Amino acid sequence: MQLAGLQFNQLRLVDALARSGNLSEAAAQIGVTQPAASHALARLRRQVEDPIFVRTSDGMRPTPYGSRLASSVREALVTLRSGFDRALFEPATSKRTFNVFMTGVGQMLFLPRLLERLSLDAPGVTLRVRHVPAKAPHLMLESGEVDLAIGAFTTLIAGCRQKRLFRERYVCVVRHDHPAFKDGMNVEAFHRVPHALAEPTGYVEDLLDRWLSRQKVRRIVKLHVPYFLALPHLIARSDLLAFMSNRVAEAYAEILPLKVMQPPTKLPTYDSKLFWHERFHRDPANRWLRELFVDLFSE
DNA sequence: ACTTGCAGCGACGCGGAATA
DNA sequence: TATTCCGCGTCGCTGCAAGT
Repeated sequence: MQLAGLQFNQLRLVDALARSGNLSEAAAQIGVTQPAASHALARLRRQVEDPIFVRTSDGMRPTPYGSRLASSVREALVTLRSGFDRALFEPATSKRTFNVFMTGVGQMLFLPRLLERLSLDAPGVTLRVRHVPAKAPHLMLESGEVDLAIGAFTTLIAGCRQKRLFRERYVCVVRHDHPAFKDGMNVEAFHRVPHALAEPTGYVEDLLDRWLSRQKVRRIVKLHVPYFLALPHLIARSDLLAFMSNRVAEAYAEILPLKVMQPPTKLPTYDSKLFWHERFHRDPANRWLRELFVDLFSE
């Protein structure tokens, strides 16, 4: 038997006819007219050289070959349907592990509320936060190794979809009792007080550096640290000044003795976004996680 | 020289209407 | 239910033009 000339509707017809024992009814079930069903049945009969179904006093009944064929076709259709059906994602029962790209700052901003929500809505779900690799992070999103990237990545991600969560701006942070800023920000002190900064990661920090040099804003940098997370603690125990995002600064100001001030010059803003690959745009699990981020963090 | 895109043409198969 | 006839869409082939 050659499968090459086989039409999908012929298989659906065999299945429908086996169930109903009536050609007109089978035709209606597969959405064709009775003559069309008859044509299809006749073609199939020629192809397999067997009547498949014969007219009896009890309706259209299968031959022994037709009976076996109908059984195989039914199994095949069930397999096909399961292949075409979109798998549903059930957060309440899922044991899935989600991999996400986040910076250290991102972890601080997003994880507390995210974990709280996960424990309520998806207690079986595991989260694995990954550092963003220097090379080709988009390939990991494309392959599905990582589900989402979340943060202020300006250069990250070719070929990915993205959604803005919120806009961030820079503020200046000093210790709460800094003598040079008793009455808030002043331009003279801003230029005189030494600054601390975290090494650029290749993302938004570069944006600030470029902007300051373009505006010819002079600052004295006395401390470079490799990771941002140490910076607020150092600022709280020194006379140094640092730039950081308003959200991060406000979060740290709740747990450290810090003063948050508007910078004396206009600075660029930047967006925190979600990134995901087109391949997983319609994936139910990926969509659920994206919607969760949007629900929790979108402005 | 080869590839690519497009149009024209004929063959073929599917499905609907009418009918046996 | 089966058959005949017919319209219509699809597919494969061919030739042509333009681009590489």
